[in-house]
Amino acid sequence: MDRLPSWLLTQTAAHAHRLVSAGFAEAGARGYHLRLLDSLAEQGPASQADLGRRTGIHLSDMVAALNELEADGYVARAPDPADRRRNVITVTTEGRQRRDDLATTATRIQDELLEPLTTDEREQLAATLRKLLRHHNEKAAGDEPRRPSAISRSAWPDDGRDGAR
Amino acid sequence: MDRLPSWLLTQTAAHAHRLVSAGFAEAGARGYHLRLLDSLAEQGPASQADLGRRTGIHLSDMVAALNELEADGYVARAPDPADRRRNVITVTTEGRQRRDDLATTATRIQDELLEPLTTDEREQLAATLRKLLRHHNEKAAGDEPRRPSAISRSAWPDDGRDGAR
DNA sequence: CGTATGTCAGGACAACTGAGATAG
DNA sequence: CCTATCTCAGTTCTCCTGACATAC
Repeated sequence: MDRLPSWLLTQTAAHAHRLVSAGFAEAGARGYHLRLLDSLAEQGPASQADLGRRTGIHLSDMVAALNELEADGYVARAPDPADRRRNVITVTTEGRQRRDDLATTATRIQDELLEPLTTDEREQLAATLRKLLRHHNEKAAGDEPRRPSAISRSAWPDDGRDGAR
Repeated sequence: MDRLPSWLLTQTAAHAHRLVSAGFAEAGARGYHLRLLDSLAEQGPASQADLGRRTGIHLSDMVAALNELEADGYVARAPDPADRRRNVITVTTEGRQRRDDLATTATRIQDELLEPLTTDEREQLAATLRKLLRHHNEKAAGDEPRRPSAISRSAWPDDGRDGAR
């Protein structure tokens, strides 16, 4: 049983999920929230469909997750004048703060998760997982053709807070 | 986001789970089934409570999972004469066959999962995950005291099919 | 027309909680 | 009395399916 990588992976992920979601629960948040806020802060506003493609969150779950974030004032929904089917989702200032808070919580927990590993092992693990993830994501993307359809980058104001890229 | 090991872990595990459970679904099985059959074949009969401790499956889920396995004739439930609260769960001959079949399915899928990795990377990954898993399992075990209470090993017949130990 | 978008209802799975009945 | 075992009902979270109205 513990010779099966898939088993090792899902079990370890279960521990990781337990740790992280316990931390998030204290803050009244769920995993989706950080995923969404992070994508909005890093890659800018998007329609719900595009957000789903960026984060891997299903359109069906998107609605509920955005309802929660909107209710707390972390994101804003605005109809897209250029395409009236779409909602343009924007992260608010409070949303950026929220994202930073949740990111801090998540980062803090990594130490607990990776406690028995050396720095080298941690980096090796992350690199391997990233490789796996990219492979399977690309394979999944090949199945259903992707279409960018991004919202023009210049359309969202640069508030200077947007570091890494 | 992809700097968080917990994120990489849960996402990769999601892919792994998708692949494996797709294969299992074709056989009409779930992850719990292989876990249980494997534990019974490798470590012998057990009460439901002990099985839960061995496999990490909750007692509540245990009932349903064993109902399914029993209905298909893969395990047998018998009252323990020594302790009438307990059911002794035994794997049947068909159950051993089922376990081998499911294990074959699971093993076959590992290649698809680990496709982009070298042999070295695969071993490294498995070793690291095993280390993490042991750490967190032991930590969890420390929280709620463990009591062995095993069923006497000589009580279950050795049919010679039981390889590794 | 066909396709994309957002919304809603609900299922599958694994992990978990709480309550009850029975037996040690 | 207290604890352990088994059973049942129900929740959460993520992932996923199908349907529908609307807009392109």
